Amino acid sequence: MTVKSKDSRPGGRSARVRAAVHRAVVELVQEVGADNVTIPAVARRAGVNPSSVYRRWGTAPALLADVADQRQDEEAPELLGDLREDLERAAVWTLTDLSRPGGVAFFRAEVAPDVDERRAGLRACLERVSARFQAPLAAAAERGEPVPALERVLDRVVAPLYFRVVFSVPETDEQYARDLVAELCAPGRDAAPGDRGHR
Amino acid sequence: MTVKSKDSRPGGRSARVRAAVHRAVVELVQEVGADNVTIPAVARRAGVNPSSVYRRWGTAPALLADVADQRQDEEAPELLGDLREDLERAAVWTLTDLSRPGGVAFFRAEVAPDVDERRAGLRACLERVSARFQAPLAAAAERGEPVPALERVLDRVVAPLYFRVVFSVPETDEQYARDLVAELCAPGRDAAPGDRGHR
DNA sequence: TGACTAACGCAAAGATCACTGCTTTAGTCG
DNA sequence: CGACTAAAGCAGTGATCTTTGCGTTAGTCA
Repeated sequence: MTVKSKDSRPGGRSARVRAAVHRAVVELVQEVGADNVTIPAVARRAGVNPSSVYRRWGTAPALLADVADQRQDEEAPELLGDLREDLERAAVWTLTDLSRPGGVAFFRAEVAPDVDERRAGLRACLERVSARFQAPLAAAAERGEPVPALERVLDRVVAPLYFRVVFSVPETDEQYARDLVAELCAPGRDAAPGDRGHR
Repeated sequence: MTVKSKDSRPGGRSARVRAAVHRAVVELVQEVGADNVTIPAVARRAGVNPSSVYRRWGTAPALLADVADQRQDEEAPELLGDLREDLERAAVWTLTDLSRPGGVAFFRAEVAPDVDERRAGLRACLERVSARFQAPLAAAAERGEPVPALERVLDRVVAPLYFRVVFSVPETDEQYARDLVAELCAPGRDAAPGDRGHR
């Protein structure tokens, strides 16, 4: 059986509706913010009946989470074999992913759902991000190189990125993401992140 | 004119209503989550008419933000004169503040409001947190000691704390908060945060 | 003490959302 | 091609939420 996961009838209307709804969600999240995205609004924009959306996704948070899920499974990284370079790529990827319109909003949406699903959403979100960095780490470890613990990467690279994006700290760009990795890999040798003329 | 900021009639009913509403908000945020806090529910619990709440705060996010504001202005730190110790206290304070029931929820609430107020709420939130660390830094600088940049403290201490609390990473406790500061002040000398038998 | 008024309570009306039986559409498969 | 059925559309219902006009309460100040 060719597993396409969901949609027992992937070949037509069902898929079209899903696509239209997803597009509508992305647009609305950008326009009015994740908190103000309601199912009727999404349905209107998607040219779909609200009841269809209710039946498929149930609640707005669930819909948001679904879109967020699908959104991050699109791209696939490639390993170069150099730990620092690969980590930098993962960092830049994370930053890009977080910076695009609605990026933080989706992050927030996934963190939001009610207590029972919440832990699950959090785990999934954290593990997706972790996976990006764990791949390079595992590869380097296999090559016999000394590697920092994943927790350390999260603290020193991922956490600052999230924090700065959420708070809209200026000068949080790709160069900064690379600097974070650089300082993690070669502490004290390079300039500290942000030491490039921040007036 | 004795400026008491808000409330042109601070001496009675108005203040009581505000207190009752604030208490109700805190309780509800803990019980049902910040997203499910509605104005009618708050009003019911506070024994107040919904219209009063609507007239004073307008929307639920605005109410949440107001409560979050008032919540953090309660305590006042004290400086000991030792940079590292003072930073550790600030870190522990931040963690405690974030960990108490509804702490993250309030953080999220303040980040949420619609685009126009959002930047303001973010700035305020960031500046409040920054202030906790800037005081020790300024004091140490005045004493002629070398001090790290505030941005660096945010990246290395505050960001990981926020990140780990939001994602419910285990073993994120006071000891861990101190370790973050320790590693910032004396890089490489002490054990890296988390290196205390994390199996 | 008594007039003044900001803020609250009350109630009604309108809007939106969430849900559900039933009908219709459109892929799927023999 | 024709029967089958998963999914979408439609329409009606109940439950909140939100807003607004108006009367009432309770601090404030001369």
